[in-house]
Amino acid sequence: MRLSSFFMPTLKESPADAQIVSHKLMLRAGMIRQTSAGIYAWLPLGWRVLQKIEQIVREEQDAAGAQEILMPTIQSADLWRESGRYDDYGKEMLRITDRHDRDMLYGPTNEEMVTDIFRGFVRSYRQLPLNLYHIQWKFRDEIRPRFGVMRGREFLMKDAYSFDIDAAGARRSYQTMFLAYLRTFARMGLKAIPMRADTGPIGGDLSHEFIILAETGESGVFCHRDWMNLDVLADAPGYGDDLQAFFDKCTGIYAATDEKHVPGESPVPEDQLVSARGIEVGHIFYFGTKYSKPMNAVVAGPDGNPVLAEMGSYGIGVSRLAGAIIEASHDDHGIIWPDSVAPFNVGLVNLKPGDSQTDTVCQDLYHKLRAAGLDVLYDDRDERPGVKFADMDLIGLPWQLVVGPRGLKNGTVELKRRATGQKEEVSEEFALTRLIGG
RNA sequence: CGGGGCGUAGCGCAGUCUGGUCAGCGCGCCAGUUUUGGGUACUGGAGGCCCCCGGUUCGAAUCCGGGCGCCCCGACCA
Repeated sequence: MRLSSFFMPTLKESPADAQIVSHKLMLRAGMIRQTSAGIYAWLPLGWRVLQKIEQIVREEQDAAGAQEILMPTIQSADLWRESGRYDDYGKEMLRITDRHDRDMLYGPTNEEMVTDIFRGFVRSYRQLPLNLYHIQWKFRDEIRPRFGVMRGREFLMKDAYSFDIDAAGARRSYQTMFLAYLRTFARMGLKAIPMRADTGPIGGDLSHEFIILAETGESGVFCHRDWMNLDVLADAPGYGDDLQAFFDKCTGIYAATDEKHVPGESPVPEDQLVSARGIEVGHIFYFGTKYSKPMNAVVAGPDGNPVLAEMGSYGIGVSRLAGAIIEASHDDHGIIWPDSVAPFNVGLVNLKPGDSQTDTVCQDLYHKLRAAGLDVLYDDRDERPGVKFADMDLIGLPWQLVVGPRGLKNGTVELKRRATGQKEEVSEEFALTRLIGG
């Protein structure tokens, strides 16, 4: 993509509305545009990131055996009346009526709808276990939206729903998602700590929140200091393996949100307890027959008698992650994207567009990098070098490849790693090998 | 929803108390010159129902009334 024609409205100054760093940087980098309180349009750069995040989530869900579907954003109130949640959910739920005066709502979650789909088609325990997920926009009419996309009213969420024949099966499904979540966040360069959590309006008796530690986190969290340097995935089993031991190990190390943490009563000695703030990026629940019972989602069991489906649901805040990743990875100059979610792999900077030599070299690099499958943002704008460097640092692409007359005189280009700031004067060939090789 | 604040050019702001001389500044944008490896300098230019409606007044960005929007702090949530 040529930057001269790429829609990326960067800002030198932060809009006054933004308070936290990720919100400021997303606005300054031209990733998003607020359209109402807590509602955002995603501009090309932001949309690319969102799709990268989404794809990682998708791949890991698929690998864990879940199947992707797509349910509507607008739901009928009738389904929610069946489960009893229409009255329970309160003002957070955006209620609307259609032209026939039918009660509808913009879905804040999809337990009822997926349960309806399930009961419409699944007849036998032999069709279980089943895990269906979708990645869809949700709306929760937060009292006070804030922190940009981290706490919006409209947000993109991956929500999966598992169906099992019995509690043992449901716990396996839960553990599988538990592992999938750890893998998913790790792939985004995040260390997410699973913490015992409240189940909230979703209900149920087993629940974990996946928390990223960050100063700007919304909730207070507590965990054993062992979590700090622990890589739980180091010896993690595969999705098909028995996960009980792994699950026990992970949940055996203390970690709890302030809702569950009782000061003075935690099993961790004071001097080994870390108190911090965290961002919730995922939340999983096992809630048994909370929905299958009122909605009569039953299948025939081995003995031919009807059995209520044992269910769980599993959410990941996809749009929130875009902000959370920035909170976890930035410096004074801007964003530092982990390679896996970066909107482009490489920023190619032509310091002197119009100069036949730099133009030629840039063209050559651009085509070769793209031919190798890399996403390249080519800054071919007629701008001052300083502007280009500043923009490149701001938008945080993992690699910057800088081509200017000074270097070319010596046959070199500059390769800069955004995360470390390390710069190397290297040959074109070396740069290509380095970038394409990984 | 309680408490606080804000709304003037794309962004950041001054002007509002003390009505007129008030449509301003910086950045950005456009044109030109200049500069050419970390937001270059100069010149010229475009761009504003001063959030909206009503009122007071000879006269309102400014005073009064009523709306709307947005932000912050608190109680709730992916």
